[in-house]
Amino acid sequence: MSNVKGKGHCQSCQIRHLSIFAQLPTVRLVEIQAFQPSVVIYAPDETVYHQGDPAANAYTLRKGLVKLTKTLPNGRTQIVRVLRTGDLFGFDGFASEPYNHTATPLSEIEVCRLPLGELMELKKQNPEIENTMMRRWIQHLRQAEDMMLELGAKKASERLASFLIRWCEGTGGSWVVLPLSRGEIGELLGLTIETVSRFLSDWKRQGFLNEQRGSIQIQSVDGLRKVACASGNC
Amino acid sequence: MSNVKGKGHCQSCQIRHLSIFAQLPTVRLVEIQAFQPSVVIYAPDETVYHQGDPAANAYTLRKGLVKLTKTLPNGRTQIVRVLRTGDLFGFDGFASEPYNHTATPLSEIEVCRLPLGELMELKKQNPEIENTMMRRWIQHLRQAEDMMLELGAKKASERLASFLIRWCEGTGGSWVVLPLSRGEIGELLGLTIETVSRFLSDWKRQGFLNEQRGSIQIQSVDGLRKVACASGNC
DNA sequence: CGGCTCATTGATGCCGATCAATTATAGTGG
DNA sequence: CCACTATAATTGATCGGCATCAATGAGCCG
Repeated sequence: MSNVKGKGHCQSCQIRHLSIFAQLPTVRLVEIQAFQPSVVIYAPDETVYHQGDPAANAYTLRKGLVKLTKTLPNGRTQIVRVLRTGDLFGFDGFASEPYNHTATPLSEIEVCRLPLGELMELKKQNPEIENTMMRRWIQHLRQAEDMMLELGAKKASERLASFLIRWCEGTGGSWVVLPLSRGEIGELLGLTIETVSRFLSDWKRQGFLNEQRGSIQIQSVDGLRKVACASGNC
Repeated sequence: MSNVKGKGHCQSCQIRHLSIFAQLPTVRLVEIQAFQPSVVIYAPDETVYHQGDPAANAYTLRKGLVKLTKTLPNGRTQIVRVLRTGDLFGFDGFASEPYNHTATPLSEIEVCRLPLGELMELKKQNPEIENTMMRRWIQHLRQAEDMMLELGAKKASERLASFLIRWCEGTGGSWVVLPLSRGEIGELLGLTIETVSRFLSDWKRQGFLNEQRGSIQIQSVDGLRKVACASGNC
């Protein structure tokens, strides 16, 4: 089961600069003594919340990675987003809606549980928070639009290649952790395990990339980019 | 070219109850004399803005329908959203980003052009606006997630059927305008013209639906629903 | 070691894209 | 009003990409 580690201490929080409280002057934090979110640990076999649950809390990811998924009654699953440290999630309650997806850890994670009511109050009183959240929603929306383009207009190899490029962006050919199984990559890109596996094997053979226990390394961005843009796109 | 019809008069606006100013007390509107958005007309062969343009204005749709599209260099296009009366769009500027998609009328439209700076000021001073916008962003995000599930996890017939059901939702079998060409439906659902045409013809033959110059009528929601849930989903 | 899950690889089949031809539909100008 | 053109929709034939089915191999843990 999930495990409450203790109360959070925003003032000394290591990842505050990544959170929605980044822009908030530290002085203000001192004033907000009433706000003491819980830090909670989840194992990969648990879920933080389920699609359809009443959205009583929002969360900030402190450690690890989280996948947000939607599942059809027949079991087909789509990953709609992968979260990283500092990301806010589970905020459907702000629109008086239940959670629209399920949040599952990809490894052991640590989150900050923010009760909806308190967070709303805090947001109301601090325009910096308001502003940061707004910018993030817009960014999410933009990413969602990008993803729709991927899913609707690109073919398998293009989707996979541009996903890998995006995942390793800015790392200049060094090793990057990719804690997603073949199946999960498939669920993210609307492909089957086999298709993902085939292309990856292919590209490893061609020397475009390297893989070792959950980490990958792009050896030829150009090679991948050529695949991603096979039909003349980018 | 686009045609500025004149200055907007928020106080007497017919569609204000659908806009982001819905929750704003009318009294407050009187105070905001400085804010006088332009009402602009666009023809179907123009665009309101292009993907990549600096986002200087946001817009509220007053009349007609708008499609938001993203296009790959090779020409493949994805419709990421279809807008209706009252919808706010083109707000990327709030996150200091250029437009992420292109906005094109599906018919002659009338929009309210809201200069970013003024709108931001207005939002800052009126929590009701802030709140309404926030709720809408979250709703958009939810819809985007739903769409990703459609595109990633469903097959052609399922996507098309559930799209039609959604489009005609709550109209109880009466005629509904559908001002999208086969090609545009395809661009929305990640399908080709031919595939869309084939299924529609098929379903018309089976008596599931009826069509007449840009309007459709669902005669058997059950029939369609069975197609949409062919693999046991919903 | 044996049992588990995950990844790989091959063989086959089907869905939907592509190519191609015909038929509506709307708009234009004589 | 009708012929003429342009565009959209339909329908058929074919092809190929990806899913599906199936078997084997690799890593991991008790």
